[in-house]
Amino acid sequence: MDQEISGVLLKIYERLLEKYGPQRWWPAEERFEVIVGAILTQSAAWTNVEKALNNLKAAGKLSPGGLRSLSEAELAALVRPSGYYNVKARKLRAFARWFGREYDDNLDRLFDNDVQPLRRQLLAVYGIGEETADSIILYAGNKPVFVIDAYTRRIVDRLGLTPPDRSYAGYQRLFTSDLPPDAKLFNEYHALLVRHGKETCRKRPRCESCSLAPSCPCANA
DNA sequence: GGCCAGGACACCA
DNA sequence: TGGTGTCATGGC
Repeated sequence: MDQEISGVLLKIYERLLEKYGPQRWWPAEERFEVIVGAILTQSAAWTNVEKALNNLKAAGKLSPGGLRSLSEAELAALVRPSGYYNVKARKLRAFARWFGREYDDNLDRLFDNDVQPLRRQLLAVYGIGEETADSIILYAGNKPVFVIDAYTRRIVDRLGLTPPDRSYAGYQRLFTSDLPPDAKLFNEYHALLVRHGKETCRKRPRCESCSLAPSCPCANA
């Protein structure tokens, strides 16, 4: 992470890190818990996800076998606080079944895959889209893929860096082509973008720029 | 009381 | 291929 990079995105990262400090997303969690959290956090506030994770822990079901041992209705009741609980129960069961069938619940084997094959396999599992797949690969697998979420898109747009096709891959390329492929850097950077999005842009829906841009109206936010 | 969170999928034209 | 509807709790 200490390589010399001239890109504007690294400079933005440095400014964010200076402003907010390390966010430490999923710093010392179990990898399987990170995967479950990545699915539960889809369109949900993290505080609600924590409640759902705590329910699963308290029930002793926060494991692949534990998830498989529950009916969809039982699982839905445990993850209820995270919202969309019926769909999320189906997604968790789909992942747990696939993981048992294909990898015998072995996380080392799962993450022994290279990034692209791993990504393709995850995307084929029901309930895992691009952002969730990348979150799993980065935050549980510790591999350098850049996670693009709604905050990231919003901030990139406000910086005037929107990729022509506005695709997930387009936004992702923006970061990966300008930064060294460092999982720790990608981890912290994404978390910082979310933090910044929460602290500034969301409170200023009409702000067309961003405090990261020199001419931003919320520069002192 | 309304808005929105660390999205994905089904359906339709 | 792109746009829209659906899924839903909890904090502010």
